[in-house]
Amino acid sequence: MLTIGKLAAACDVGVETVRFYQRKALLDTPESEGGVRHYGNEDLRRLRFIRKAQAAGFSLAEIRELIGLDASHDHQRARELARTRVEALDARIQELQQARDSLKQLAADCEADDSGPCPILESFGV
Amino acid sequence: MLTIGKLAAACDVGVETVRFYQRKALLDTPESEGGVRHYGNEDLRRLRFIRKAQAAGFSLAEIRELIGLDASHDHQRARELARTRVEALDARIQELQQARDSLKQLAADCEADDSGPCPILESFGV
DNA sequence: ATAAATACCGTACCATGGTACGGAGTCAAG
DNA sequence: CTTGACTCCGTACCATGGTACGGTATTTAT
Repeated sequence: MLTIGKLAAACDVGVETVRFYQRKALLDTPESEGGVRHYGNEDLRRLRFIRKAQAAGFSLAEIRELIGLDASHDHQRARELARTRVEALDARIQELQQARDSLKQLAADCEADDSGPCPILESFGV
Repeated sequence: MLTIGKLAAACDVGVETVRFYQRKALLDTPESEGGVRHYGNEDLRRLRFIRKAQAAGFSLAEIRELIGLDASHDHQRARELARTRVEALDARIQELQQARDSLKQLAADCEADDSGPCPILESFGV
């Protein structure tokens, strides 16, 4: 059994973050035992789940839904969410890749010729 | 000469967004001519610059600096900002790529075997 | 000349994901 | 049995990038 501080430390988050997740209904708020709440393995598991799903790019709202799925064993819907997320990630990666490539090219152009207008600034329409 | 509405429309942003950029000192606020402000090509250019730089992943704070560079012709610093941004983009792309790949794999695993626990949910938990 | 669109301006509000504060209560070690 | 660390709780605040509201003034079209 853990106090909120131990729970938070175990997942490398702040105590305030745990409380924030509780307010967002991502974590349960156990009954207080003599003024102090105690957390168990389920809470630890849940908190780790949140952090990992977050790392996979899910928003807290999506994570809340995944948690519901965890209870309902709805594979279908989980796959749907996963696929949607993969598509969103693909799109975002494309965007970033393009931005990255053109920026890199611009920096190289700028490096190559220090006279005249700056290609980086120029490219943005200056 | 454009009114704020025409300027905004020309760059496909809202009027409120233009005002927001003015408050953030990304755009000038021209003198009012009889109660209405008028915008010229410089403003148009500047607003386009902001949108393009934003698409390249720069934050508004960074864009403000880029605008300053435009005035000072500081290629050196522009390259520095560009390189920093490329690195940040690279790192972010890596993260997203990993999240994307593992998520895609999980969705495939889940699809392949509909019995037992959901691999997607499992991977985030336990 | 009048009505509908715009513009102006200050201010408030939105989502997202937290972080901080302050006072009161509780727990553990010396 | 006190002191210091930790907890509880409500509330406020932070950054980022906008969006909306409402009253007044001005411009534009009919």
